[in-house]
Amino acid sequence: MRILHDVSDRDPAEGGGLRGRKKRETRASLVAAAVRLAAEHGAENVTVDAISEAAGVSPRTFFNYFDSRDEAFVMMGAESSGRVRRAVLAAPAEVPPLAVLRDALAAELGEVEQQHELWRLHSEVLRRSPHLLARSIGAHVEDEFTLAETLAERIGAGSPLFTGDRPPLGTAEGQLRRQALELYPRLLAAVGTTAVRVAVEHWCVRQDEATFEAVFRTAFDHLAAGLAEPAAPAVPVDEA
Amino acid sequence: MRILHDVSDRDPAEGGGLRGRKKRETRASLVAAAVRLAAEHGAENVTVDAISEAAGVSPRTFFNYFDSRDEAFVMMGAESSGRVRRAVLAAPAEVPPLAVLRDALAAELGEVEQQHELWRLHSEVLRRSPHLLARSIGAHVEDEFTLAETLAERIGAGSPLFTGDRPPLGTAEGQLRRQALELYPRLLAAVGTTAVRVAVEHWCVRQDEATFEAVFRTAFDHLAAGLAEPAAPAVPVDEA
DNA sequence: CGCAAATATGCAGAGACTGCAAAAATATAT
DNA sequence: ATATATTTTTGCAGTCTCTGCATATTTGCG
Repeated sequence: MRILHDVSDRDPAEGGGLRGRKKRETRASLVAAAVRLAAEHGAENVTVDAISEAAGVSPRTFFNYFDSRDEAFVMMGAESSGRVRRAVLAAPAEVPPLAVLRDALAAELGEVEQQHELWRLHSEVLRRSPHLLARSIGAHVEDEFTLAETLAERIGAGSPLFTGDRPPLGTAEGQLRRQALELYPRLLAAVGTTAVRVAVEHWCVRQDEATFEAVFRTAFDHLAAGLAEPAAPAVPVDEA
Repeated sequence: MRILHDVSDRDPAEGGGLRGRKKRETRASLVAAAVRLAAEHGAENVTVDAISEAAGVSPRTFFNYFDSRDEAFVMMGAESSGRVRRAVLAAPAEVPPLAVLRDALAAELGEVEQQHELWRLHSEVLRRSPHLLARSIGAHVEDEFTLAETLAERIGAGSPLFTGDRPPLGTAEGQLRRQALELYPRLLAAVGTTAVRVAVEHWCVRQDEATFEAVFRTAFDHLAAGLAEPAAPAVPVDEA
């Protein structure tokens, strides 16, 4: 039994065939049209009919790609998840997890600056509609879960938790250790994603005072310092 | 000029008068009705008409309290923000910020267990509708911002950044320090909120393996340890 | 009680969204 | 190339969400 009405139900969306390509093109086209129209007229004043017409498809087709109108304003960067995942898995084994995550996210944020123009409009749209900002943040929780799994995979490979000697999982310490093991990647992914969001928001308000790179690193330095009170500029997570 | 159609426009919602009380009662009544109906029939199958009737108001009135139907499923715990704020400001001056936040959140989570029954239904509803889960998470970003301001206020009181000698803000070091000062409370609030969310989600899945209190503390211990790889059970943030 | 402000309600209408069935496009086999 | 199966698009009808406006009801206060 298949779930109906979900265009991205399986492969063809990622396949190299004509179907997959057209599908990705249509989706991107709808997102771009939605963002551009919202930037110009305000998100509330953009109808599904308008978006569909601008993208060259029927209004009914719009709902084959998105469950709601707002989703079209929020579904940017859907491919980032995969790239970050690859970057995390490709990192050298000796780098600590937090640094791995930091660098993977930094690389992706660099990629994003290619689409500069559309992302600029996008942030403008979100800034003017708190409603959509909330929606956008919530939408990224899905990616966060995937990221947690990737981090768990990455950590599992070279972690002393798996390689060295350890107490059997049946014991009390084993239970504690196992709980921490499952909680840690989840927390790391969630906190990392959150740090990116805060850094972006912070930087958007004061673009003239510092580069995004600086804000981003400061945020992760805070994390590495255990979020201790910053009596002095936070210490970097590594010097390598 | 006032924004129309927003019932919580100002005071009366919090005032002790009859107006404020009835308003809070109606809102709570609508939320409770929405959650209960959603738990029974599934959130998608609950119409505004049904919620309104169960709460004893007209459908039109529903939209005087919520901007969208889904908001009624998500607007639980709206009063938590204020209580956490008070707890943060009331904490002894010598406790480090992360510990202050941790304890304030822990106290509030204890409070929540009073409404046990409704919260149980609520989490059930969110679990069965990822769409609403995303919405719920996004909705709490507003509170997160308030919390950041509270933390900044609290830190500003006893922080060496304000009490001791410091370089003038015009200098380069001053700029860096100021940026960190503004970023830190924001990051602390966001990360703390995130940690609570992850702890709750993690605990919901494995309620039998550990108490929520334990999961919660483990999460904050990870934060205090700079999210370092947990080779051994994470070290507590304080021993006091 | 009588007046002013806040709130609730009804109504009409635009727009969001869904199920269904037919048409068009694409893949696969002969 | 033609036929067939699968996927995607589209139109249509209908329900539900949400808003503006006018009106009635309730509450606060002198």
